[in-house]
This record gives sequence, structure tokens and C-alpha cells, in this order.
Amino acid sequence: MGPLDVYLPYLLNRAGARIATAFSEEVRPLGATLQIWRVLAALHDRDRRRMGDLSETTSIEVSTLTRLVDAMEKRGLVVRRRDAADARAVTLEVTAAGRRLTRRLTPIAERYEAVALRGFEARETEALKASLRRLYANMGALTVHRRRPG
Amino acid sequence: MGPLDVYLPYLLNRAGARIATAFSEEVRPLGATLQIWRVLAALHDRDRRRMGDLSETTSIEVSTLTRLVDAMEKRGLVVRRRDAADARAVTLEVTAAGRRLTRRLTPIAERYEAVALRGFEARETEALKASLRRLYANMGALTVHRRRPG
DNA sequence: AAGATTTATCTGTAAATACAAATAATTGTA
DNA sequence: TACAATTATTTGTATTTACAGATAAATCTT
Repeated sequence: MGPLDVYLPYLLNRAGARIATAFSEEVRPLGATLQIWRVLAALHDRDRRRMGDLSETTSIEVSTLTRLVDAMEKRGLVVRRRDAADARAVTLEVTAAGRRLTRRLTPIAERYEAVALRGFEARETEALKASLRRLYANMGALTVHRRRPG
Repeated sequence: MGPLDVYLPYLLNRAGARIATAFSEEVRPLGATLQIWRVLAALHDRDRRRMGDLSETTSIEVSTLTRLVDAMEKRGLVVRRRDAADARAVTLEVTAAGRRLTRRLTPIAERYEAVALRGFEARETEALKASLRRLYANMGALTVHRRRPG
């Protein structure tokens, strides 16, 4: 069988964990976390999104996201609004404070990216990212997202 | 800034999470988890390892590992022994039952690997794994492993 | 060899996370 | 339009995880 580091899930997990830990420590003084960063980045890309949409694009569980957004709202980073078109849904909007924090976090995220990819050619970086997207898509076919057991 | 999926930590995390979830669901009926698999795989590669060593190679926190090993020991998959050479240390040894479970888990892990990498050339797979190892090493230089604050 | 320091593991406890049930609003259908 | 089914989010709660402190043994220093 050989050592553990021939297995892809393990390689992914440990690399991901290291970056996540390092980034988290760095942004803690700003009162931010990796997940707050993800939500802000997603909203920066497209504002006024639904909870469910955000959960999907950030890969944060909806129930986790609810409580995370509670905290972010309390800190004045975002505001929740009932969707005008569909009152079941809630949309999130970043505030000026949220945008300020986003502007502070973005260069940190980019710096970590640079550190993680030190020594990589641009071509290698793109190949890596492309592979990770493919891999995610491959697994998506399998992960049937738990429909009712009919 | 653009969408979230240009960021490496995010790409790593979501790909890793998907594989982990899918694998975990599949091995649950066998009473196993991803972490149990990691410990067994590490011990299969080299048996009678210390807790600290295992923590390092599996990337499972020592305190988490302690309780995980409690459970595994209770299930008869491994036995703890005081290290003869250094009585501070505990070494882990797989039992026959542990080896049986390992033999059942290995093909599942390999199948998941194949699914995740469907459509990848052997060369691409190796490039991906190599990149992930480099990335981990790059971050290792930074992650100072929390020494005392002197 | 006694005392201080370091190393290895374990335990207490708080925070993070996720599944399932509850709530609330919409849409489809008779 | 009323009833059932579906969709979106939130809340309850159990599990997981990790940090910090406790315990115990080895090593280093004088």
C-alpha cells in the first residue's frame, strides 16, 4: 500500500488545512475568519445573494452560514433583507464596513496564495487550479446531495 | 476581484470536502471513518508508531487522536503499548481485526481516487500530487508550529 | 544525584460544525 | 380559493475538533 501521502484525499486535506490555519491566524487580528472572508468575497463578486446561493458557492453548510451571518450582521458587515420577489428567501447585502474589511482581506489572501505557490510557474499554477476544479466536478456527479429516499 | 473559485485555498477546501464526505459515507457501514482509515493506512505502512508520530503523518491533532485511538482500541482495531525504550511514549499496534478492516478499506480508497481523477492522464495525476506536496512544504516553512511565546 | 527543563500523552472544556426538525412562505392543483 | 407539496431559512442538539492545562517520564545541568 505504501505511505499515506500517495492518496489524493490526504494530500488535499493536509495542504488545505495548512493554508487555512495560516490564513486564519493572520486575519484574526482583523476580527475575521476564513469563512467570513469567503462570504465577503462571494458578495464582492455578486452582491445581494440568497443564503442558499451563498451556501452553495462558499461550500459553507446553510445552518452554519445562518449563524455566521448572525455574527456578521451584528458586526455590521452585512444586512439581511427579505427578497422582494420571494419572501421565503433572504438576501445579503454588504455594508460600507463590509467592503472596507474586504479591501483589507484581499491583499492578505493574495499574499498567502503567493506563499503557497512559491516556485510555481504560472502554467503550473493554472494546471493545479484547473485540476482541482475538475476534481470537484468529478465528485459532484457522485455527491447526489441527499434527496429524499424515494 | 472576481469569483471565489480563483482562490487556491477555496479550491482545495471544496474539492477536499467533497471527496472526504463521499468517502466517509461509503465507509460508514463498515464502522469506519476517514480518520480511522488514515490511522490504519499509516500503521499499515509502518506499524508500532508513537502517537506523536501518527499525529504528524495523519495530520490529526494529538488530542483528537487520543480519543480516536480510544475508540479504535475499544473496537479492537489497535492496541496501545508503552514504548519500551521511552516510557513517556505510547506505541500503537494493529490487531488482526485492524488488518482485516484495512484490507476492506484500501480498495474503497482506491476506487474513490479513480472517481476523483476520472479523465486525468497519469501524467496529470502525478503533477497534481506533486503540486500538493510542494504546496504543503511551502506552507510548512511558514507554519511555525506554535512555539512558546518567548 | 537533585532539581529544572523538555518531551509525550491525556483530559477539561469551549468553539465549530452538521444533521434533523421546526417555521414560514410560495407554488401547484383540484 | 383551499389543500397539498415544495422551497428557503432558522433553531435544536449531538458530534467533532482544537486549544490549553494537567500528568508523567525522560534528559540535561550543575
